[in-house]
Amino acid sequence: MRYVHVTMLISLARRNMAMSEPNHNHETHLTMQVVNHIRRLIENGTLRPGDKIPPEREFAQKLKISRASLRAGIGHLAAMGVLNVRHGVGTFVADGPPALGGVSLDILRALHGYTTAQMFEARRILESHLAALAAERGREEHFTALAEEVTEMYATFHEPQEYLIHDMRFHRTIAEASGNPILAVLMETITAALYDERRKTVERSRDLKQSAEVHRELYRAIRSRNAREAREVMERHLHMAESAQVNEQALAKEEKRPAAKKKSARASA
Amino acid sequence: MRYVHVTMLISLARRNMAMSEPNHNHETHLTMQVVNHIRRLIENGTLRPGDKIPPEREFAQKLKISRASLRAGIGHLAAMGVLNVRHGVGTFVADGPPALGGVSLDILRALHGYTTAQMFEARRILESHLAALAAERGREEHFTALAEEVTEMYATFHEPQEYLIHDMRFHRTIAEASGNPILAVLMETITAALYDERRKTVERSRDLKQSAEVHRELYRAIRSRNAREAREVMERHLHMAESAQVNEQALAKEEKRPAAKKKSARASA
DNA sequence: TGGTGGCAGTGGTCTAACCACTCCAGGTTA
DNA sequence: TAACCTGGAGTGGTTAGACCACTGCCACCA
Repeated sequence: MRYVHVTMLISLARRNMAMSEPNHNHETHLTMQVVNHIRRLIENGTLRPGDKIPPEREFAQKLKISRASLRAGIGHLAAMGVLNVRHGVGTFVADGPPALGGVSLDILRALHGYTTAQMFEARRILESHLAALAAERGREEHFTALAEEVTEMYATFHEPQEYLIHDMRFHRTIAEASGNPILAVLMETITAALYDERRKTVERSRDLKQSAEVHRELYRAIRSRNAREAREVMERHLHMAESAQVNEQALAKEEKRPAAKKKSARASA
Repeated sequence: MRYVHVTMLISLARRNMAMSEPNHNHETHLTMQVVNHIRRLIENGTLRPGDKIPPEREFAQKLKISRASLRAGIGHLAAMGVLNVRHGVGTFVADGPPALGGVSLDILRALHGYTTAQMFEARRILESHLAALAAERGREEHFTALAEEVTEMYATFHEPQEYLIHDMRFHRTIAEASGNPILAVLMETITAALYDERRKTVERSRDLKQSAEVHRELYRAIRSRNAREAREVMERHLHMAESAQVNEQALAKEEKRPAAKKKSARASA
């Protein structure tokens, strides 16, 4: 782990100046300046993944700002997944697997009314390409990992929660095998929300064995480097998955509301 | 604008308890609790896009936490684009056009070494589908907007910066016409980084008229609802765009380093 | 009528102190 | 010797209260 002495500091604009003209939009807020400052340090290589940034008190003093403002900036970057704050240890530049969203489509759906159908459509487009790319570019290690997950799926199709984990890993491995981490991240962003939803209803599923079969078929297409077939199977699989999830949700809804008319009372403080 | 009285507060866990067991990972930090609290309010409809959340002092008091902690949580949500903070006015639930990333691939590239080729590949996959969907689902108003942008492109192909704006708008309109806002957001995330890069080099481009031609072709394919052709033309267009950008960057690099060996000195404070 | 100055409301920043978590060195105990 | 405490140093998390800076609007004045 490199501990970086962030010496050459880009001077932050001063505040508290009595005769300053009105504050404008963009790069005024101190916290944004902190964000940009650290971003620059990362972009130009001064800070690299895994590096530890200086302790807050020290860093704040060097930047000639209060610790609170520094923390606001760090908070921003942490929210975006760029920094990784560990209480009692330090703050580090993210280095693990990337994560684009942070927003989790859950919220976006609440804000903009995204439908499950749209999410599945997006997923279908991304994953079918991912499967094709994986067939073209996948390496032996990927195939091995895929085979293992399929095996696990057969072994756990009577145990939905467990099954779901291997399902997820299978798809993630395909994404990795595609050789395009950007597409992989985009997929992850979408499926995270989808899986999260599915976890609540998967118990009711009765087609997990059939699902395992499809995954096996998918594996064989990829392994034999048949990109066209991989794409098609994936597309078919996801169409099935969509119907399955819709069914499960319908079941869940019925269960919760056993012929009653009221929509379930809302608790208040 | 609804001003919401956030009455029923989900009780936030207490801290500062002398006999508390060690702090664990997830939902401990006060700031995360604030994030989750507000997120819940949005997800269950208590807070809706455009709503104003209570003033910080008041809200903090209601939640029984310090203003600083509340601000940390708000900062997180603001970083993710969920909240919109306006100095001197208030804090609002985002309602404008969504924005997934926030991270801007720029950083991700610095952190994980994404290449421009990968970004173009991702873009190609997304946009070709977007074009096909637009051909299938686009409405008259979209076609009109597309036609206007093409016209503007012809009118400004001698003025690169201006041209680029219409180029961007053209593609954005296609995304809108596709009827899938999720795919649109994903595309926006990628192209934002790409355009940002291109803005620096587009001055050197000498093929803008040809580019306008392709866009016109694309428009005609979409307008005539020929999904297959739309996809193909888009794919071809983006392949061309990629080579063009690579060329421009090569030119730019040569220009900056006129046969000298040094890599340009770096200024220090 | 048309400014325009100022006030009220709200977010932004600062300070200084203290709390809570991690890690590890160094002593204690079995 | 080996396993176990213990406490301190380092670092992020939280609090409190004060003050600064921006926005919008209303009352006053020309």
